Amino acid sequence: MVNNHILMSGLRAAIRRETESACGRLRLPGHPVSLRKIAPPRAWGYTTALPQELAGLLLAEEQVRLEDELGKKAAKKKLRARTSELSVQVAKNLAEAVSLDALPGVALAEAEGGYLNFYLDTAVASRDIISAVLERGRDFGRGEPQNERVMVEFSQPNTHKDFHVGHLRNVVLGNALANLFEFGGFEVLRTNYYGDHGIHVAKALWGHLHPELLAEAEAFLNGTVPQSVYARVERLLTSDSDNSRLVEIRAIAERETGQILQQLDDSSSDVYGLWQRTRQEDLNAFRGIYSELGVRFDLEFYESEVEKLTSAIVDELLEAGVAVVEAEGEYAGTVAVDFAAHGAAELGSMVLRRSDGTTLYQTKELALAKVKFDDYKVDRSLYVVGSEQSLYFRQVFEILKLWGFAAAEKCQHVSYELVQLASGKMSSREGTVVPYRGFVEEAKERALLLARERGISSTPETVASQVALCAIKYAFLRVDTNKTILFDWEQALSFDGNAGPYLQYAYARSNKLLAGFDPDVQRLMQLSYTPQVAEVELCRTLADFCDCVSQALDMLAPNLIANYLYDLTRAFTDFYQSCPVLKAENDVRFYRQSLVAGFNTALVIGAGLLGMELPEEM
RNA sequence: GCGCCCGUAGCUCAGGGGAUAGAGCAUCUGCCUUCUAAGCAGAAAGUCGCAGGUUCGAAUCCUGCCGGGCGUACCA
Repeated sequence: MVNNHILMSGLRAAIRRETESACGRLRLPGHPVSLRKIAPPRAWGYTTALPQELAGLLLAEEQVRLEDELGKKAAKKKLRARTSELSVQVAKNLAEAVSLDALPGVALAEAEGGYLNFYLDTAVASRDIISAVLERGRDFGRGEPQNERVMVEFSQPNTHKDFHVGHLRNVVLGNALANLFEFGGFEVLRTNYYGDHGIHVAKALWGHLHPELLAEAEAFLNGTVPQSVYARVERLLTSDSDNSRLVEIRAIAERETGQILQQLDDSSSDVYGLWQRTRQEDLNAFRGIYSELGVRFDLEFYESEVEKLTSAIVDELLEAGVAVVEAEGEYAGTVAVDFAAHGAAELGSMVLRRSDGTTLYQTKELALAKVKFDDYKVDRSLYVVGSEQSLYFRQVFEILKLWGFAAAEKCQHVSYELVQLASGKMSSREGTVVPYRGFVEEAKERALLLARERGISSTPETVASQVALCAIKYAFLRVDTNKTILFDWEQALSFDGNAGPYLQYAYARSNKLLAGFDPDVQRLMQLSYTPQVAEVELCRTLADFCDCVSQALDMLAPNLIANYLYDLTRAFTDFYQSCPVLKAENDVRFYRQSLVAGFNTALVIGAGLLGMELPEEM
């Protein structure tokens, strides 16, 4: 059976070989043949700019001579036209010298400008790619088993704080990466790490314990009242009002949050029950969100548990000479790592134990990393966390290295930029957030309205929910992770054009065309049908699927998949518009249904990688 | 100050050394007796932040500058 992938990569090598030997016959200087796909709208095939590279090479001596004579700029200007002429001539000669006998599947070698182009026989190539997809089905593009265990830690929400759209970018991204690794053949451990312990918890609990004091203090504060209890307490604590009653309440809050923090570790204390209850409420809410988003975790860690491991870790690092007790200066009394002493001065220093003996977030991070390496034997460990933490992770990984973990080299901070509001940074501290719940509900409502308008027969609620979530996920995933997302309600909730529902809609349409269709690769391969432009374009895009997936994995860039799927779907829509399927007959109908089936499969796989659901009809 | 990231159409973004820089939104013109109009066809819209450099070839790589975001805690 013909396997497209092998055919394509084998073909590339053959083209290179043939081009090289043609160069030899023409006595052109030896030069590696760089081969790329021909830029999309032109044609299906491969191209090399070798003639231009050779022209540059052939004129190099002349260039040196002219530069001496006229100076660099003038020489360049003078040579430009000649280089281009020469490259056209070289391309022409090469196109004539190349033999197609050794290149099955190539219909034509042609010089165009300074390029040498190899055009595929579209009848052959399109059959190959379609049959490759149909044969492998949902496994099309799947990688061979890698025998490597990858841990992907993502989400890491704090209990007692808002879960907002900024966290959503993280979940959606982390999930897509985990999917990509799995599809790439890796064993994946999806890991979550809940921030259920610490000063932010104490602050929220204080608010729960003293709603009347909080409300009283708020009467003296300007501005809107944040939604979460945590943010309300934070606002009180950071207020700079000098109203005497407010100052009094603020002092109480400060004193008592410290006490509450201490009591969290004591299961007999008054606040312990409250902590347990509120913590559980939030954890339940998080699980509701994950389930709604179709995200699952293999491992879940809690700060409150990791916390218990920290003091031993600090002692161990002291003993190993990685950390030291600071004797003087502003860090006197702390246990810290001074990176300058380890040849990494640019990392500054990191405190691991406060002078009052309590530990910090980073200490827990180190303890957790040890657990990950020791208990789960991971070969690679990814931390999906916002870019604001990049210095922090460099420090943490450096400490792991100094500590002697060889696997520290395999730790990687997968950073992404924040989701910002037009008004500035989203901060649960300041209460300036777009909460997850309200956002998603709004999206669902809008989608439901549309679904009802369109008269979706069976289950408008289900479809609306799928549409809303797909739109949201796509909006986050299609943007490069290095780019800040400026959150805009209207844009995030758009169901038109380059958006998630575009893919869903095309999928639903393609399903209609496949009713009763039975794939038959044998028959397809025996077909002699010359595909039309739109069909070629769809096949060509389909043929890029595997490259796209492996590149996305390589670069940890799910946005490549999102953008590819949009291109693929556009090609399908174009095909849908110009090539009737069910109205065609016999072989043409069969060929087109095969192509639609190929598209349908690739779209399902790609959308699955992004964690997006596609409704059967809409 | 130093470090990381970003700057492409009015707006939001593709484009990771190659041919005439592409989409969506918004604006304008058309297309529902024809496999679903959450769609399609078309128009208009660009000094790819600026200046140098490398290269046969630069939006893409390098350097400097300008503008913006983030970080530089005994916070998480």
